[in-house]
Amino acid sequence: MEKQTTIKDIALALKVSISTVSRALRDAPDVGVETRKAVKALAEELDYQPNKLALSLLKKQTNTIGLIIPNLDYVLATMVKGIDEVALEAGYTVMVCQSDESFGREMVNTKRLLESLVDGFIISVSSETMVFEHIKKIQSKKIPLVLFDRVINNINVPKVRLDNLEGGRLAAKHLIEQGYSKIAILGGPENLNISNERIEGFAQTLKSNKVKYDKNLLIHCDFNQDYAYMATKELLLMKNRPDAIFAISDRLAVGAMLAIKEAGLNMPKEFGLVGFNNEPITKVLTPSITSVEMHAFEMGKATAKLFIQLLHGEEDLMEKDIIIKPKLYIRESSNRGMKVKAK
Amino acid sequence: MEKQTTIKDIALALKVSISTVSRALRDAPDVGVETRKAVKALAEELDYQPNKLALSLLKKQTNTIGLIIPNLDYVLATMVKGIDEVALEAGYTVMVCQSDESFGREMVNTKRLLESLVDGFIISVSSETMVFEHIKKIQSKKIPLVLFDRVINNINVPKVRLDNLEGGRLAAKHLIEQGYSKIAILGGPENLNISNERIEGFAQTLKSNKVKYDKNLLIHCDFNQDYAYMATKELLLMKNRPDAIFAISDRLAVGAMLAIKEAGLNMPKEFGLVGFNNEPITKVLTPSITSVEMHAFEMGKATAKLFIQLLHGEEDLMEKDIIIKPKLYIRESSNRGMKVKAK
DNA sequence: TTTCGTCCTGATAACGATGCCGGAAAGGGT
DNA sequence: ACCCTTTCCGGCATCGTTATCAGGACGAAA
Repeated sequence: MEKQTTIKDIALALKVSISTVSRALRDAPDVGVETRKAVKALAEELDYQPNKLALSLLKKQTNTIGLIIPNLDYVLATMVKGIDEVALEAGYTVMVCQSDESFGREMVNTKRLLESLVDGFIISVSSETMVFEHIKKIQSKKIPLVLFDRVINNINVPKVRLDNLEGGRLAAKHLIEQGYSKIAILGGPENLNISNERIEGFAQTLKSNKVKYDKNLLIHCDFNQDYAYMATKELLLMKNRPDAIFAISDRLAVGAMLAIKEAGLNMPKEFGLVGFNNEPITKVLTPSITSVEMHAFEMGKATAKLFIQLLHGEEDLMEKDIIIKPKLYIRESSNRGMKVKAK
Repeated sequence: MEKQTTIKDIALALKVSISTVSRALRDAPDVGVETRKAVKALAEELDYQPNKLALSLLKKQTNTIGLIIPNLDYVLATMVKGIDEVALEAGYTVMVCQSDESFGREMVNTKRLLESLVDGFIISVSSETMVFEHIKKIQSKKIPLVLFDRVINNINVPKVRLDNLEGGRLAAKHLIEQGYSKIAILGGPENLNISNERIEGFAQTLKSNKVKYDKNLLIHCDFNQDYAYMATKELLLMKNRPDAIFAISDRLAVGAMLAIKEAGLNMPKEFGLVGFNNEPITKVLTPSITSVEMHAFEMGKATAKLFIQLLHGEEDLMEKDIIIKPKLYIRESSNRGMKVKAK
């Protein structure tokens, strides 16, 4: 690692003071034209780069965002891309940390990023996260924080998230319209908000359409595809088996699909399936899987934008809660071409 | 953002000098037992965290790794996870930047990370990257650098990569053994090494088994699934159409599969298909797709380990070139159950 | 000639920490 | 009584930069 040229080197070479060089480079007003030209020329020649560490130390600002996410699956990777794009544009660098769905690692990540003196945090909590010491710590230090996707409710932090209730409703409405009446649900981890909201919305719509919501048909599978496969196999063995499944993630839907096909059931005729996330895989499977799009890229961008606003502190955004609307993409796995009325 | 407590605050409160506090906290020898206890107690109470910026400035070391990758698809996300794990363990934080397959953004990323004074770089180059100014710049500053996956040949930099030639050979050998004889290839971007090596290995094995290698059956599709779909459609319309396809990525294989199914051809009976990467999707499609595993997670870990060794500068690693062996997973798309001899 | 601005420049403190050097106090040996 | 060693601690420079203040030079206005 070679020594970077510093402002001091330039000063020495030109026999002017450090202050003058600093001013010249920053285009400050109080510098002679000749001096400025000379300084800039030499800076160019020596490939001078201002030392960000020194600046950060002085200004107490690192232009860095700490991003903590539970994993890097398709949806989150897409969101990260959105966040990255906006952050870069605004002059911030993102430090991505994966908690790997572990609360412990989320704590560790938070601690490390705090030590790294990031200017703020963007967090999507892990499925294990039930207590919020780390969040409170960030708040108590008055460090900007935005939660996204997997947010924490009842907490005074700006958020960006999907209207998961609505997502569940869309799925339910569609399945009802297609004439399915005994619908099982494959949920995520038991305590995960986004999963439970989707389920809740789904249940709401079942009820309001007088379709029975059977809690025995709700199975939590974490995000494990194999588990979803097994669970579906069991569901299909029931004496009075369901005729459709709503999976709160496409990965679970894929697991379900494998079991359904294995059982020799025809989709959508004998069995319906709806997933969530609208991952590319849903389009290429046979049958293609109906899924709820969550606009991950836009969500990422919205999150970063909100975060930047928060940093600039223009207005009070603590109550801000941006809610993205989901959209249903109907595909073969559930499209019987029917159109029963449903609300 | 609240003021962090500093060493100075503690010194002031305890009426000792800054140096003493520093020593006490670092467990340096020259400190009285009582003093040390008092300092540590107060530090604990005030939740003191050493300021990393100050340290970095002083030590000229940020404990940060700059990671530049072309995108965050399944394979790279998996590698990132491996890198992250090892880096964290070793006390380094990773700054991930996506070049988005753009040479321009790769340059920008490099510049920014250089300014951020990362301790070193881990890079997988974009498919557009044909000149290496940015790499040379890193080298000229004597900053540690490791290339992985998409490496640059003929350059004196430690590398970690897949034996892509062998990957191509495995695929070819398998297809030949299964009795396919007119095999088309769906390649990546035309100048991308990893793609061309896979193709090269494939062609080698065709030739050594006296199977015709027809250059007209090689089509470059970037990494675009739709393009692969279209290309396959055209291939299938040829008067003397191929009976199998080797795609250098699973995404391309998926595109091909859609076209093959659409044409009503039975796999593996009438048509064979082999992909690359062994992504989860290959297992759940119908038919499941034979694919070459590249051990992305292990590759990520190996990369980070090599990088750390390089940082610690134990030995001269400039010539180091770690080569990961691929493995073929045979699935329905190409498994006719035949066993012709092939070498 | 005096006085005042204007224009430019330099010196210095500060950001938070480390490391080196020097020195006070205490104790031991002669 | 003297010297030396050990133990503990404070002062200072340093990392690279900015910001604040002070002041020199020069010209113009009185």
